[in-house]
Amino acid sequence: MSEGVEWAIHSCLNLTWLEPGEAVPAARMAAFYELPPAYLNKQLQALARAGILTSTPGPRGGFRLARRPEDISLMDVVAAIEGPDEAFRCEEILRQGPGEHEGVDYRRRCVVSQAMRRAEMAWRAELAGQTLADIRATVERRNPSAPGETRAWFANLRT
Amino acid sequence: MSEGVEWAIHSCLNLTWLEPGEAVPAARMAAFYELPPAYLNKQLQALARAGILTSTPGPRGGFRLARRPEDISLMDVVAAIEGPDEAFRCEEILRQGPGEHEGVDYRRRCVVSQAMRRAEMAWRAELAGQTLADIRATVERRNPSAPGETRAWFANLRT
DNA sequence: GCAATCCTGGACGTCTAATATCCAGGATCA
DNA sequence: TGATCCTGGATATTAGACGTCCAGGATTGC
Repeated sequence: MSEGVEWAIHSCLNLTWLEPGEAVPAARMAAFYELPPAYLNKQLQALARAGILTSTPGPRGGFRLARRPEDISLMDVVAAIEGPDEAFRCEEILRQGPGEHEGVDYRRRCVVSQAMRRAEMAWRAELAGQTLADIRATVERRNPSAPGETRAWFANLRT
Repeated sequence: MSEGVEWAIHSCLNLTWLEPGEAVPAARMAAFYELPPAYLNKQLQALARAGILTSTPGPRGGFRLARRPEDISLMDVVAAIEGPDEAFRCEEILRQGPGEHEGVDYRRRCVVSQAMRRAEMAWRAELAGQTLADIRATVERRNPSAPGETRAWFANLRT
């Protein structure tokens, strides 16, 4: 899995603590974790295309969450960065084997494929069951000052 | 996920249908699906190092299963090929952020890390719950002639 | 013993995707 | 009008996947 997923989740989580309507430029998001600005920007654009973030150009512009943290699952974020493909992609090697049936879609019929898909679905269900709001709540329970500190940092009090 | 996983599972499944004590050379395994012999050999070696296959040199040598199909899970095979690392590897970007605590192992403590790990564990549990024997049984139920045909092919009746 | 078979492991080459940078263009705001 | 900031494409770099080759050693059969 690409490292952009880690960046994306943490970035979205930070946006969770902003005042409503407030936006943060990509460069400032990158400075928070000392990430390469241009490259993080690419990931944020992918999140925007996926409808997870909203972007606004110009001064006081930047990125913000497109919907409530309760309505953004980890699965949404992972899919936005990694794309729609499954981790295990069936190359249908059965097609090259003896006793193959012309025209069969082994991606669906092959028993091995199905077994791997079952595992993938369990993974996706677990990710889909956890939202940004859940993560945020856990963080705040452990460290109640996180929201204020994060908001303050983005509000320009340099650190 | 690397394509070697697909090769490895199908190859192990085929070994499931051999007479007890019978071994198949890597080249013959590769011929079955028209895979690159030298490269499949690498994957088979990995399976042998992981204790899933046993290898014997010399004429009449080759690879065979090291234990019963009931005792080989898909997780075993995937781990042998892909290695021990988790798909999501936490790079601990929190360490570069403001308010970081020296000496904290974010791989364990970071809430995002924990959420991703929970999904990974669901995936692994699903894979660990499916054995080669399960797969074999499903295949045989659908296609009762599979065992005989596979065994015959490897027994040298060319196709 | 000898030759054929076959695994072992490392060196090597190739190619794709992830990583990363840069810039021209357009939108927005003060 | 100038400063800010997103957009998207072109480009470069690098790590890992994919794949080949070969020298060495073990085993079998004659």
